[in-house]
Amino acid sequence: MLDEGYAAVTSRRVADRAGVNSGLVYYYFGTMDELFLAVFRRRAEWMLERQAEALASDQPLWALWTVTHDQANTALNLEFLALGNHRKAIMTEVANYSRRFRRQQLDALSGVLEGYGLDPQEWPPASVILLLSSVSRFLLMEDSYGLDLGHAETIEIVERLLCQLEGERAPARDRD
Amino acid sequence: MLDEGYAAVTSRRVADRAGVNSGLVYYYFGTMDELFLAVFRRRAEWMLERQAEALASDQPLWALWTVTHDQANTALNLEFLALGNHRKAIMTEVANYSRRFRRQQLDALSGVLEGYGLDPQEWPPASVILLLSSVSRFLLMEDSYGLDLGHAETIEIVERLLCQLEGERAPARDRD
DNA sequence: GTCTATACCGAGATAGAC
DNA sequence: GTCTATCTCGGTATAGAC
Repeated sequence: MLDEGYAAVTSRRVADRAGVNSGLVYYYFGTMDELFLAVFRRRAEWMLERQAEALASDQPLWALWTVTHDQANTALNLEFLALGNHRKAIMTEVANYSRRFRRQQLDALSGVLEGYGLDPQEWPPASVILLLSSVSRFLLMEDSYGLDLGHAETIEIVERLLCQLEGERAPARDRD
Repeated sequence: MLDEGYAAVTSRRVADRAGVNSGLVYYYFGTMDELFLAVFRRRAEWMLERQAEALASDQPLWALWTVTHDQANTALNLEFLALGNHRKAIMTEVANYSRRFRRQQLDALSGVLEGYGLDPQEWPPASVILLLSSVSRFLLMEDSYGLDLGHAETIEIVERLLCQLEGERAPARDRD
C-alpha cells in the first residue's frame, strides 16, 4: 500500500505475500473492503495507544508534535483517505477514528494549555492542536515528493513556540 | 476522479463520457498516464494563473488564503498525490508544479510581508506561507469527511492575524 | 481450513477496416 | 481521424475437492 498505492493491493498479491492461496482472503475477510477496514482499524487502535502514551508524558505538547511527525503514518493515512474517497464504509471509519483522535487530544490538552497560561478565549485548545497537526502533516506531505522549501525555518518556529510553552524538549529516551 | 477516485478513471469510461470510442484515448494520449499528466498540467497551469491574479491584489495575503481554501482543488490534489505515489512520472510532475506554486508565492509575498513590519528573521516569508497553506489544506481535508471540531475557532484565529497584518478583508467582488 | 480450478468481468492496449 | 474487433492480463469472487 505504501509503495504502490491502495490500487496495487489485490487479493492475489496479499495471498502471495502471506504464502497462501487467494481464496483464503475471501474466506477470512469476505471482501477486499473488509480487509482494508481490518487493516485500518488495527493500525488506528495502535496509533490511539501510542498517542495516549505521548499525551500522558510530562511534556504532552512536545510528545504530540513528535508522534504526529511520523512519515509512514502520514503516507498511509493519505492512502486510506483516497481510498475512502470512493468507498463509503471506509470513509465512515476514517471519520470515526479521526474524531476519536481529536477527542483524545482535546481531553488531554485542554487543562494543560490553560495551565501554561494560554487564554482559552484567544487560543482555544482545539485550535492549538489543529495548528500543530496541520503543519506537521503538511510538511510531511511535501517531504514525500521532495519539496522542503522553508521547512527548516517553519519547524524552528513551531519548536520555538513549544519551548516557550513547555520548556526545552527533554532528551529522548527511545525516540528514533 | 473526484467522485470515485483515480482508479475509476479508465479509457473506456473517459471515451464514453466524451462520446467517442476508447481507442481514441490511446490515439491521442498514448497511455493512460499521459492522459492523467495532460489533465494535471492543464489544471495546474490554470491554478497558477488564478494564484498569480490573487497575489497581485492589494490584499495578497487575504487573496492567497481565499484561493487556497477551495474544496475541489484540495480533493483533486489529494487524488493526484495518491496517484503519484505509485507512478513516477506523475510524482515528478506534482513535485515540479508544487515548487512553482511555492516560488510564485514567495516572490510575491517576501517584500509585502516585510512591508507589513514582519521581521524576516523571526517570521520568514516561507514559513508564513507554509503555515497559511497547511492550515487551509488540513481543514479542508477534515471537512471532506465531516470533521469540523475546532474549525471555526481556528479560522477566526487565522483571519484575526490576517486582519492585523493586512486590515479588514475588502468586500468580495466575485468570490464564490 | 486450505487448496485448485474456474467463472466472469473489465482493464490497457493494438490491428486493421473505413 | 474514428471505428470495430480483439488480444492479453489480472482483478474479485465462488465452487468444490481434499
